Amino acid sequence: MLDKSDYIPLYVQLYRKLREQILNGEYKQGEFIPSETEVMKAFQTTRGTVRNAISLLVNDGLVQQVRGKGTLVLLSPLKYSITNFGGFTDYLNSRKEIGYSKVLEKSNVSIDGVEYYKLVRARGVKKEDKIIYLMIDKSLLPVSVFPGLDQYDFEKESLYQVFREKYNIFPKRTEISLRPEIINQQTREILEIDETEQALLKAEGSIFDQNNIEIEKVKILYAPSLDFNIMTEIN
Amino acid sequence: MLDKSDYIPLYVQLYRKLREQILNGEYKQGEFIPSETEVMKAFQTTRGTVRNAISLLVNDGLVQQVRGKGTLVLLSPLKYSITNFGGFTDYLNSRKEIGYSKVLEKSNVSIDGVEYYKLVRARGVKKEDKIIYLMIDKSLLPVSVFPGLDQYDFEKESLYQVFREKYNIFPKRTEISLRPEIINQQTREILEIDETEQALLKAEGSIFDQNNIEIEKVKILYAPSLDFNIMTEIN
DNA sequence: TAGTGGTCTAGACCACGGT
DNA sequence: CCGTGGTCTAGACCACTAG
Repeated sequence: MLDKSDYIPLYVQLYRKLREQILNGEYKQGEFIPSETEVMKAFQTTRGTVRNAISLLVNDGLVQQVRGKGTLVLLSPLKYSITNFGGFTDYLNSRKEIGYSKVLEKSNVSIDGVEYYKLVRARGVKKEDKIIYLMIDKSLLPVSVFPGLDQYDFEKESLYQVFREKYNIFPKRTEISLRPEIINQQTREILEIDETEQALLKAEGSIFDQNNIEIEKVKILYAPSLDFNIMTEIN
Repeated sequence: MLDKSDYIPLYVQLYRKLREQILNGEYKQGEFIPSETEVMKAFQTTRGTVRNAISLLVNDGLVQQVRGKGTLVLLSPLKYSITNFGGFTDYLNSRKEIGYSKVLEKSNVSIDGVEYYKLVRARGVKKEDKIIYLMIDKSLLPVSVFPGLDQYDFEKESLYQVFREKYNIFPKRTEISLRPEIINQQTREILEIDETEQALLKAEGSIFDQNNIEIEKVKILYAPSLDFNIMTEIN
């Protein structure tokens, strides 16, 4: 089942398979996935590898481990719990939903002597034949990292898919700070925000690739309908 | 160095020692802590245990591991990077600062038939003989979990210290959602917020103990001077 | 080449939950 | 009592960094 010759670590391969099964509904909310020992035998590997894979699922908030019982699926399919910046399309795909993007601005800018492609998109999902926009996403992409990026149409293509397939660049890490922001009229119209809401959440920061190169500066405005949940452990 | 007879896992003991050393400044921003092999030898344990400990430090955002080089300290000592809800006093103590609390409200309330102690505090630190308030913290504490809690003076005592020492309850997990909130006049005065700021970050949720019992409902308003940083990995 | 963190193996014992 | 996840050991080989 797992490919030892692949450059992707076994536990990441296993994590992806388990995540796929959970998101496909093979294991449902409140059910237990197979025990660590069973997974270990099924995939012909060791428990350490299985535990590494499951710990990624725990980090995603997809499962919760209960001692003496098993590993419980924690899936609230109707909530977008955004701890996953970068990769909106991937995030939706993994949940079997289709994302829609509308390009609001596309230009070249220079900041502190560095050239960037600037891309501003409204992003959402389709609900009952209507597109609901959930966020506005401003990206600055260094021209030096992505030469010729402006030839792609990001209403049709996923930015991160182009990173991977055309530039062989894999986003690996994000550094984001959160702040509130007062809603301006344009944002209010695009995201169709109620008059009772006056502020929304803004995430601002950078995304780095496997070599710790900054590949994107982002500023994301989230619609109030997106829940921003965080779970932490205390040690 | 590590106590195998202690009920606290070795890797948590090790994590706390390393965290203490980092926060004490024994390893400074940008420096490398000893390698995994060195730590392993110094504490007479195995590499797996060391890696478990370091992974907690990585989760806290205190260090970053760089393959082929070492484990780098990532400390911005003047920034309060709040991924650590619950335990403001503990958080400050670990950074060798002293927290100040002012009780704004203390009462009993009943919600959905459950009795709670309600405690509202402004919390801050002392800077040049002046107390700077950083957050307003509203807590609801179930009377059934904490009988007699109202006898303590939480301007003098740490709530979490009382949990641990008087009730033998250890906070273990938080579920928090983040939202923006428009600043009201009272909040603006307490936190001494500039007129240019119109909204701040609100964290709202629950805190659970080692047995997954909800021990506290919290609502925290953060002053704009507190940075809210998050680092994530993409797999 | 030596040292680092990243991954993987193959065991072991424990505390806890349910029977 | 057995099965679960939690912890720990003692190795191994790898890819990467730097001298």
